[in-house]
Amino acid sequence: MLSPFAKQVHKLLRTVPKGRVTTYKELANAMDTKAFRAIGQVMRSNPNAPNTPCHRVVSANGTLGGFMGEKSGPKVLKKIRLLKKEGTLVHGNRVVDFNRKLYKFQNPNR
DNA sequence: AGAGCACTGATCC
DNA sequence: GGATCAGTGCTCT
Repeated sequence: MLSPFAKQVHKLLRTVPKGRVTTYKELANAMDTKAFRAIGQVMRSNPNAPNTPCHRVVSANGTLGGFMGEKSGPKVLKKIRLLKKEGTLVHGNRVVDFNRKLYKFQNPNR
């Protein structure tokens, strides 16, 4: 069961074009909230994985943060590879040209 | 009801 | 410059 909050997160995430990334902060900002952690929690639960590219969400400093358990096994590497294919280059634990790939939501509040 | 979390910003050292 | 504290809202146990 997805809470409206989670649903909103997914929605915003889907609005992010491929080859682009976003940050928890932006998401929270777009939702007019400050619960970055809550978002992370929802992601960790991974409600609808294929529809919710959590890997497309990164920390504000451009690092992946701790996706699938911090160390991110080969699985995430694979995802990163896919991401790379899409246009999001991830170097090690960081997004290349993060500030350039960062997608900012259009929030009337800002 | 309580603890935890995939964060971030500010403060402390 | 790095480490720790505090704030925040939601999910899980």
